[in-house]
Amino acid sequence: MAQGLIGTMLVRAWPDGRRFAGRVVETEAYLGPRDAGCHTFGGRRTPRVASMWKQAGTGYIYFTYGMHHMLNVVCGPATVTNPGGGGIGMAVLIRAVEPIVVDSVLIDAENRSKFRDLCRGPGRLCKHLEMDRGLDGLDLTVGQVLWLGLPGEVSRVKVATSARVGLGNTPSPWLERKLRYFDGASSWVSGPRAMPVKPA
DNA sequence: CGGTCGATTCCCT
DNA sequence: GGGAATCGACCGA
Repeated sequence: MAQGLIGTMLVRAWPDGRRFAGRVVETEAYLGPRDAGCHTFGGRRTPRVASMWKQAGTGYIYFTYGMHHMLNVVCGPATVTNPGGGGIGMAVLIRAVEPIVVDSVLIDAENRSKFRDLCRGPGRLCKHLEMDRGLDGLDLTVGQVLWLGLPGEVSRVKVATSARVGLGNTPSPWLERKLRYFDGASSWVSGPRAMPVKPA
């Protein structure tokens, strides 16, 4: 799922008519109650993480470091008894987006570099798209305020993997798993420049 | 360029 | 009371 989100379009629309659209280039998977790096670790169901237990396609936005918000897409496999999927405390963090439409203006590839840092990193992404806890729990399949659109040229994307970024120092096999996914050819990904790159 | 460090507030223990 | 799925400023090379 985290891998599948690479290349999809993230769209934000404001009441005044302004729009942003960008291509998702970096994600991280958080696999649920058994994942030591996940907010639902141990089956936790506090008010803050309530959205993580909703159906697949729900947005989970939380606040951290006293100043930053982060955007996640709730996911989880669909089953016969759970057709829509989700409900198991699993989500994908969106870490970086390549800006395509900024302030309702289509950005040419040649001018794209001016916006290099706009959505590079989960904190900056939320800051520039003005996403906070007020948008937590939104259905991201509804094209109204914030939503995911169709993928761009996904077939061209070579997805690379690495360990997740910014988790604590506590040694755990979970924290070393290669659950970060990014477009290996993109110059829009976040994190330390020299994050290990491995083919997916 | 890479490393270090302070900012700042919410949430759970 | 302590830590947090980060960022940007600042430093030295």
